[in-house]
Amino acid sequence: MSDSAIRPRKEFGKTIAADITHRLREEIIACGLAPGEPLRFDVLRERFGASFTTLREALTALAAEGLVDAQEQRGFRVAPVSRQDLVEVTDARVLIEVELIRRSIERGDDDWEIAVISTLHRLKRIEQRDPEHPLRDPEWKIAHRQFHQALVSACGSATLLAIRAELFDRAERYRHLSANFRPRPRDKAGEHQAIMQAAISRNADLAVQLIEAHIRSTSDNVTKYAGHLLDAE
Amino acid sequence: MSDSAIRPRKEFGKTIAADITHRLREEIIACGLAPGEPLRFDVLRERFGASFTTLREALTALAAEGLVDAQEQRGFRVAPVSRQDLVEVTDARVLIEVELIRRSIERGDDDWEIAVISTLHRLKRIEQRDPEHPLRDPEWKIAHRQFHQALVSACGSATLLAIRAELFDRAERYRHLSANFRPRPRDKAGEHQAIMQAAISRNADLAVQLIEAHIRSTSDNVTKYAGHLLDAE
DNA sequence: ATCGGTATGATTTTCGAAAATATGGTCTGG
DNA sequence: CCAGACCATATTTTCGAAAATCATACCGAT
Repeated sequence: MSDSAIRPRKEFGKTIAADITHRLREEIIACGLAPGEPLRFDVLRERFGASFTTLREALTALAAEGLVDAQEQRGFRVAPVSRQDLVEVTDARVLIEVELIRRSIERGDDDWEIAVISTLHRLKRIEQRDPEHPLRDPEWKIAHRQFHQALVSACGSATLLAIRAELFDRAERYRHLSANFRPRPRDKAGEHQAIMQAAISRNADLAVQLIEAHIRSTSDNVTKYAGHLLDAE
Repeated sequence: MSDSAIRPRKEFGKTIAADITHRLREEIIACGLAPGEPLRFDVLRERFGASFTTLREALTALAAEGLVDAQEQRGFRVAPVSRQDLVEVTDARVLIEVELIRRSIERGDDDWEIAVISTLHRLKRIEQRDPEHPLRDPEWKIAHRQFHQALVSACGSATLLAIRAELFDRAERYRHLSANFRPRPRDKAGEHQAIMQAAISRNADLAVQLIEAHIRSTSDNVTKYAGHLLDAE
């Protein structure tokens, strides 16, 4: 029996449910499934090749993360977007990210510095390759996520890191929402570089200031270029 | 056909899964299910009268809340407790609760004041009735939760309130853990009264200071009287 | 005695059928 | 023409059997 004949069903987690959760999450973040769109089991069953109950488990998990909206007895839908929600996510991110940056700068060791520098380096490499549409490049998305993750990774609180990760995902969905309408990306490379330098040189106040501006300007860009999408809901 | 013959299966949510999620959550918080204890489906099936998949959905939701630990392919267990986790939960609570109190004091209207005053009044009534073992009284637990909820309810961020609620639950489990070893409750009534007065008089700095002390002293009490339970894990 | 493999029992995970519930349209009486 | 009851259909929710996976004990070879 050759292995190649067996189609691997679990690319990510060990269980199918965890795998589907991951794939659904990515698709919702990338707006492949539109905000507010009903998630019907027949459709999902065909698209993801899993049974009712397995899909249900995945949707329940994503509902707890705030990416899916569970309407009891009336199924699930992709979590809607709104100006209010964007403001809440942005404010919460600032509150938590600022705290975690401070703690990481306070506690970060050599490994932390290396992680910050190397993830930024990888990010810049990818940006040089295709500077026009970074959000459409899956590799850029991963590298961008990993750089910001590295910045706060030395904070010492798994609890706050988990909360931060959920908020990051919810914010990334808004970035995707506006990506198609944004004329050209602003100078993110420079911002990331400045944040890295402030962090490595242990200048906490500056790093905090740059991170807050980074988060808020991203949010402002969404309002500016995708504001019309936030009212329809 | 008489209604009395039908046993109501859904006391809380509309779906059985939501109901089981709620009951399991309460039981884990009250330490009726011990930290680290394996959650085997056979046992849960008998205890809660639901099928594998329904239980699985409930456990998945609680895993996302941090009350259950999902070990892929090896089932679920009640989330373990540890000094580290207690410190993380406490710090995260302080960070968020402080922010929400400030916002509520800033934004709270008449209804907010009424909610704060009336929930405190109810709490004190219940305390007078049985001042010895408040945590064993389900009514006190509910009233206590509602008072603290009322304090932050005017903050304007459903996102942060949801995060706060999860952290509150995780902290309450630690309180239950130490309840059996604590000699006598400290003067919580006085602390709550002072917090209420600071909030209603819009003294944000004082309210923040009192809330932080309240949260940290609760946590310290757990370490003091249930520290031995935190090392075993 | 130790290691590696393997059979066995226990447990979790997944599936699709069946039950429960919601939705939408039709009919009837006012 | 409208409101409300009723039926038919679409969809979700729940169930227990079946498949997959893990843990353990046993065995034989080195």
